[in-house]
Amino acid sequence: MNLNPVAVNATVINGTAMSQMQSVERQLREMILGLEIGPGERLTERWIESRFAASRTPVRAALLRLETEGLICRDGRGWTVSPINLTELEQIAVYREAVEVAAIRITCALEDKSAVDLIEAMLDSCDAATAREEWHRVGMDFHIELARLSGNDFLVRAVRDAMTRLSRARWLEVRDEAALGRAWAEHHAVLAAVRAGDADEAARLLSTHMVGSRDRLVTSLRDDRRGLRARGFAVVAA
Amino acid sequence: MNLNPVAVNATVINGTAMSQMQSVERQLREMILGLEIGPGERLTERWIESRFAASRTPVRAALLRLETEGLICRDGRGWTVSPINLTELEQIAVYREAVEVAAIRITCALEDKSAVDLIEAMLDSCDAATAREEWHRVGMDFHIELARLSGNDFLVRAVRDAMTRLSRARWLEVRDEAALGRAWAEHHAVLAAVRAGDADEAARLLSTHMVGSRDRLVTSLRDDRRGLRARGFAVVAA
DNA sequence: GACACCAATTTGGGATACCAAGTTGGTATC
DNA sequence: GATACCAACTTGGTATCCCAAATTGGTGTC
Repeated sequence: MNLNPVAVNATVINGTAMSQMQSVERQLREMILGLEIGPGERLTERWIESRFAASRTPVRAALLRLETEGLICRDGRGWTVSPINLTELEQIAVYREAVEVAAIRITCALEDKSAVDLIEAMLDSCDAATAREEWHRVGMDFHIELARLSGNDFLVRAVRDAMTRLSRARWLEVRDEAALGRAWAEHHAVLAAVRAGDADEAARLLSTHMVGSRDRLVTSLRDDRRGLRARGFAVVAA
Repeated sequence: MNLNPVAVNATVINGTAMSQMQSVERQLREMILGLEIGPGERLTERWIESRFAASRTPVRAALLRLETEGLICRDGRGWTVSPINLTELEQIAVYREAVEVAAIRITCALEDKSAVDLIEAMLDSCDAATAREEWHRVGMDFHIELARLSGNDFLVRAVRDAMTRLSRARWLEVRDEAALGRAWAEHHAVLAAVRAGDADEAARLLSTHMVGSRDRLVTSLRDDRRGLRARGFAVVAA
């Protein structure tokens, strides 16, 4: 017996109706990325079902998608929120660098550089008063949008996927004001090189930025591993 | 009422029991990659259900997975086997090149080059008497296994994903004996450079090989587009 | 106290029933 | 014959039920 009319079941965001599956997927993803469910925590389909007032069919569809995003993984017969894996983070950073550098080289060769302005505006929308959460989001979007300028959907997808997988770790990273400022400056420098069409320089700047970013990330997490574990987060180094 | 015992439901391959979902996914993937179901064909969950004697739960799980692999895509409310998209193929080729070149540079920097022998042996297992299907498989595996030497799982996954998406197109490509021989020789040359630890040369050879390969692929499909359409295959250039 | 053993519960995999929206084919009307 | 209209069917989305396997918790034995 289904007593729920569509108007009740469907979640509406920005005027667009979402299916139950999309709704569950979205909410669950936000909970995982927002660390409301910690890395390493067990998930049961039944819990999700009751938590989001959906039946198991959309729940399972959402789980399958989140698994391909790497946010959850199978744990024997059940599901687990993916632990923070330092080795994996390093590998993703290498992958990301290859893809982003390829993208920026393509972009530098393009005639129309006007889209760079939009990214620059995005960067400039952050200032000292901006919430850390917003800095975090802009820091991710910068790389995704930069890749998008290449016009290659697969490069964009790869960058987005990598950033999603790195997202929780970047959020956990202990970053001071200086680090945020440095990243901001490096992003601007990269854009300047792109605007000038200097592919080698843009690639070099971007690469340097990413290597530094990766090293600080991994070091920060490695140093704070005990603290993270104390918060109930699974952090593995294997 | 479920009358089917596990022994009937479970498909066993190589002594390993597969779930219904895995079985449906695998069979459906093979049918799509083997062009038994042509690009652009509509799929209904009910047809798959009866075709593989499974219920809709595993069918839907399989469809969700194949969607993330890019082999099928949503078509309004239904499912369609992904058409051959020439623009997409070109983008994948660019993506692939970035990833494979990054992987081979890492591999060249490694001390232990013994794994190269295994790939060389794989290449050498093909000769004039080898079936075209086998050439096809080895041609894919060469690139995947070469990436695996880097030790970076994300680079491997990216290459495997790209090769899967290119697979049908490569199978449709009109390739003569000369083309197969050239590819074989180029593969060997790449391995030689890797063994010598010459990253720049290996990257150059691999890159050249892939660019040529991509150009021939796209040209072949573009030229034969009419013939492919006549066989009922959707080929789009958008 | 350690351990083997069994029943109750939990859980994911699968099967099926139901619904709403879309499609289709036929029919009545003009 | 063209068209408006409606009923039957199709189809994906969702809810619910069943099952087997794993987990859990308690109990009796040594």
